[in-house]
Amino acid sequence: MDAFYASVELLRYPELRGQAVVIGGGRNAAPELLANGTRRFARLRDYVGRGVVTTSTYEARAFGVFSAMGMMKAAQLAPEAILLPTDFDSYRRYSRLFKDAVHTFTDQIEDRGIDEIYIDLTEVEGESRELGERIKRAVNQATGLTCSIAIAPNKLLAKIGSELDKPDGLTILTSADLETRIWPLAAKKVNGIGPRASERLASLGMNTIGDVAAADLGVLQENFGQKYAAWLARIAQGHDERAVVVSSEPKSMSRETTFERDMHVRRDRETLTPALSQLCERVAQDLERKGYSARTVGIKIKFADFKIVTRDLSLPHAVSTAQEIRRAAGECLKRVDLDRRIRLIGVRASALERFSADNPAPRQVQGELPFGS
DNA sequence: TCTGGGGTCCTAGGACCC
DNA sequence: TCTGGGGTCCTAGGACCC
Repeated sequence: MDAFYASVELLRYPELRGQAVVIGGGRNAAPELLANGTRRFARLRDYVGRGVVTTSTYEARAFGVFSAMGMMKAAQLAPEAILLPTDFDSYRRYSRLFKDAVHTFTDQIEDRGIDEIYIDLTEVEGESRELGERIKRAVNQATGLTCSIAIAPNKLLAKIGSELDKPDGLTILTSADLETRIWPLAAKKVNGIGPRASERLASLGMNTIGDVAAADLGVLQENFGQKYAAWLARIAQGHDERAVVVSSEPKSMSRETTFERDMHVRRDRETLTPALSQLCERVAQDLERKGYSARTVGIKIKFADFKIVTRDLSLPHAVSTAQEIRRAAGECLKRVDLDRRIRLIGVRASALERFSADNPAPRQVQGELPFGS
């Protein structure tokens, strides 16, 4: 989906169409309804806090404002941009609508988050371009939003291709397009080559995907390890055999919060303790709602210097209540040196087990049975 | 007063078991 | 009397993605 959160907001506030709009404020960024029926929107320059930009309209991107940028920095680049708070309930609703629209073509769909999917069109009738146009039309009719689609021989090329014609794009790629359309692209355009790997590649003089394709395997192995090197070599040739994964079980559920100012362990106990308990409650609610319990509970602490530590505790039996999670989180916390100021705390449940009436968690055996009977 | 929140996967060492 | 070869689970950290 193109600039998904921002595009959903433009459906609600069409008067903002064509303007630089940034999504990412808290509640205080909500527009104010005036007596004459018009709205007064917050401006980016009025923002104060530690948030980041989640999405920006293409007009805002022209100012250099992109996702994950600190809002204070974004405000310097585009002080007059309109600021709106994130409204995940709305985005989830539109996400459901666009996914349902695609489901009318096939159920071979892999979820890649709120605004992105892979579709296996192998068994779907139709010529590629015409099929792509039909899917785009169905999504637009269901949501009023545009999306960008690439149809390609595998997920790697489809993902890269979907970026080539944004917004409202439709790209058809075949393996014959590798040299002309893929190799000239920056290596970091590949899903799986992030900031660290692309920096390392650049230090070896490899800036494009074509550079990686031409690289000596030995050089890659020395710098990235066997497995990642082998993967780099394959993807640079456009090879990718990953299947479209239609369903999967969650591996973990977590909640975390960044404080408005860095916290001191002793001085801010009145803030930290309830914050931790609240995170445990939210994790417990998430587990409950989705029907899971967890055998492992973990905490995460980000210090003022952005260093992160995690501590895990695996329990003899799965837990699901806020109290049980809180107790385990407390045990984890004892194993952390809290000598620095704290920016963020988080709580995570993992080693999940299904826990529902249809599929109850296995009953715990209390101690050994005599003679193994 | 740069730098959110919710995830997955990988690596690597150590404990422990057969 | 100085050291095997499997395997699984646990923990911690880090890269990466949306």
